[in-house]
Amino acid sequence: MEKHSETTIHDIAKKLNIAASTVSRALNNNPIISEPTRKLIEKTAKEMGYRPNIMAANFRTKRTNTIGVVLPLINRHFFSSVISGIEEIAYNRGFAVSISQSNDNFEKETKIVQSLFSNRVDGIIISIGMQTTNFDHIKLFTERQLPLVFFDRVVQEIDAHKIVVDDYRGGFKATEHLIKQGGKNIAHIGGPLNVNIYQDRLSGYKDAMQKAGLPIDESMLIHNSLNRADGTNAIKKLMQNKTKPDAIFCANDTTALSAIIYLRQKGIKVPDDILIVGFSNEPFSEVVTPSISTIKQPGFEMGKKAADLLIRQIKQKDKEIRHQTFVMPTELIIRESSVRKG
Amino acid sequence: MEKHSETTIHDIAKKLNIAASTVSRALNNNPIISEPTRKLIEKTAKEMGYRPNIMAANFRTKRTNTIGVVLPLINRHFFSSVISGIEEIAYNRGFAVSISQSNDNFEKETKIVQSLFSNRVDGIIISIGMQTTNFDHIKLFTERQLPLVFFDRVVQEIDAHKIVVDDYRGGFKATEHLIKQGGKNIAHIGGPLNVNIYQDRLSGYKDAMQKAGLPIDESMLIHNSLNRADGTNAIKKLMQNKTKPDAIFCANDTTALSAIIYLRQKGIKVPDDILIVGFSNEPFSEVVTPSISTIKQPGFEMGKKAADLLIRQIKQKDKEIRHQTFVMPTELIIRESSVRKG
DNA sequence: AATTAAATTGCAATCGATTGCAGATATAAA
DNA sequence: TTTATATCTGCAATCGATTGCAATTTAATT
Repeated sequence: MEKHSETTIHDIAKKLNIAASTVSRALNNNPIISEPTRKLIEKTAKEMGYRPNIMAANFRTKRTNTIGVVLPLINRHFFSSVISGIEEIAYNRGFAVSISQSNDNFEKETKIVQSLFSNRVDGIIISIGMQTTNFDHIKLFTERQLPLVFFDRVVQEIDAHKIVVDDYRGGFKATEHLIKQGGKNIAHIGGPLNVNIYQDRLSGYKDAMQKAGLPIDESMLIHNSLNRADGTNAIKKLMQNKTKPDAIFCANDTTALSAIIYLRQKGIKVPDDILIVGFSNEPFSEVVTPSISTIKQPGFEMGKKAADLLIRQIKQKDKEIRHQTFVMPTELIIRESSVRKG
Repeated sequence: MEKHSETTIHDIAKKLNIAASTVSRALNNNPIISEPTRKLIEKTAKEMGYRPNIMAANFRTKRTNTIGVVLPLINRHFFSSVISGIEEIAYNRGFAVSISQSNDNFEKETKIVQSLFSNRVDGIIISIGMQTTNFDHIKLFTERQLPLVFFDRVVQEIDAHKIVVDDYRGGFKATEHLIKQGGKNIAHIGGPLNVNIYQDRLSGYKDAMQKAGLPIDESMLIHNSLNRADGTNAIKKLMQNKTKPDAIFCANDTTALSAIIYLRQKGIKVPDDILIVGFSNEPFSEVVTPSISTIKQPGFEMGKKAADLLIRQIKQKDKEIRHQTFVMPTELIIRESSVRKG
C-alpha cells in the first residue's frame, strides 16, 4: 500500500511537481512563497496526511523546542506548582517541557544536566539540590552560552537569571509576627545553610530579633533536612533546653507540623503555650488543627516567570543579556498556630 | 580556533585515520569492534570532548528515547506521585520524560497528544481528562501501533495496557466500613460518571449497600467536579434532605474536607454526628482534625508500573502484545473521621 | 605455504527538512 | 518590444549518526 509509512515534503513535492524546498517554505509560512502556491501546498499536505518530521527539522536547525526542568522532588506542592506554571507558558509558546528530579542527590543531578545537554534542550530551568556544592555540571550550560534560569535554590556565583522568593523578608515577617504576638524566646528550625534560601530565612529571623532587641541564643537554632522525622527530633531537642522556646519559626510547613503534633502529644498547646509559623503554605497547613500560619510562595507564578525568561533568552540568543534576579514577594498568612487566643 | 563548535564522529575518525562507522560502532559498544580499537576510540573521544549529537541519532534511528506523559493536573498529589514514579523508571532506563497537563480541557488534551505524536515520542502514558468523551486523538497512537499506556482515568474501549486502582473495591471497602461503624443513611459525593473511576467507586458503594440490605436513595447521590466549592455545595444540599445522612462516602479527600469544614461551621460533629470517608489519601488527610479516613492509592507505584510497561513495549515493538489491565490494590486507612468514639 | 574461516573495518547510502544561491517567471518601466 | 526589477521557485548541499554489505586483515587448519 504505502511505501513510506509517513509522507514527507518530498512526496508532496512530487505529487505537485514542484521542489521540496518550496513545500518546506510554504509549510513554514515563509512570505517568499506566493499565496496561491501556499494554499495549494497546505491543502495537499492535509489531504496526504502530512506530519512534519520534527526530528529531522530539529536536527537540521539544531533546536529542539524543548526546555529541561531539573528540581529536587516533583512530588512536592511547591515544586509541582512551579512545574505547572512552566508548563503553561511553555505550551503556549510551542515548547515541550522535559522534567527530571534529582532527589537532592548530587550525582543524579549531574547526570540529568549532562543528559539534558546531550539531548540538546534549548535551555534549562533548575533548582539546585541540597547536597550540591560543586557547579561544574551547570557550567556545561553557561560556558556554551546556553540559556539557563535558576529558581528558588539558586547559585549566587553563577551569572544567570534567577527567580527567588524573598526569603529574607519572609523570615523577617514571620519572626516579627511572632514577636508581636508576644514571643520572647523564639526558636528557629531551619534547613542546610549551604542552600541560599535557608541562609536568607535565617538572616531574616536574626534581623527581626535584633531589631526587637531580643538576644539570639544559639541553642535555639537547629538546622536539618526539614522532613517530618527531623522536625520531630528538632522540637524534642528544643524542649530539652533549659529555657524552652515560647515560639518557633520553622523553615517549612512540614517541620511546623511535626512540632505541632509532637507538642500535642506532650500536652503542650499550640498556640496557647507555643506559637508557631511555618514556610511554604503547603495545602495541609490551611486545614490542619490548629491551622498553620505560614509564608506563601507564589510557585505557579515563579514557574511562569522562569519559563518566560528562559524562552525570551532562547529566542534572542545572539543579543547580550543582562542577567537579573527576580525576587517574588512573599505573603505572611496568619492562621491559628501563631495567634494567642484573646 | 575551532571550526566545528562540536566534535563529531567524523572528526574522531579523521584524527585516527579510520572510518566514521567504526567510531560510531565503538561508541555504541558494538561487540563487532575489537577491544583495542574501542579503547583507543573512547580515549580519543574523551580527549576531544566529544558529545554525541543525539538529535542526529534520533533522526536516523527514528527513536527519541522520550516518553510523553499527559495528565489532568500536575499540581495534585496523586498525579505528581505518579510522575515521580514514571520519572524514576524512565531515568534508569535512559528515557527522558516530557510532561504536559490538560487541565481537564479536551482541546488542550487533543493538542498535547498531537504535539507529542509530531514530536515522535516513543510512547505515551496518559490519564484522560474529565471532559474527554471522544478519543480520536488517542487513536492517532493506537492506529499506528505506538506504545500507549493508560493510568487511572482510562478508556475502556481502547485496547492498551491499563493501570488502574481497584476503585470498585475501594468504594466497596469504604462503604462497608461506614456500615460497620453504624451508618444507615449513607450518602455519596462522587465525580462525573463518564469517568471510569467514579463509575467504579459508585458501583462499589452500591454493592456494599445492597449487600448490607440498605436501600439506595437517589437523593443521597451527588455527582460533581469534586473540588472544594463543589464539595461545599454538595454537603449543603445533602443536609437539606428530609432524611439527613449519618455517613458520607466522598470520592476524594478534597470533598471530604469540604464536608468536614462545612459541618463544623454548622456545629455538626464529625465523626460523632456524621461519619466520613474520603478517597486518595491526600497529604492533608492525615493531619487535619479530625483526620480523614480514606482510600490510599499507590501513585508512585502506579507510575513505576506504567513506565515499566511502556518501555517494555517500546523495546519489543515488533512482537504482538497482549494488553492487560493492572489493578493496583487500594488500602482503607481508618482515621478519626469515620470512627465513632467509644 | 596455501587455503579457509573468522574477526574487523571501511564505503557509501540514508534519514527528512532547511537554506544560500542561482535561475526562472512575472510585472513594471522605458 | 526591450530592459530592468521584483517575485517566486528550484537545485543541491548540508546537518551527524547509523547500518547493510563489501573489503580487508587476522587467525586457524591442513
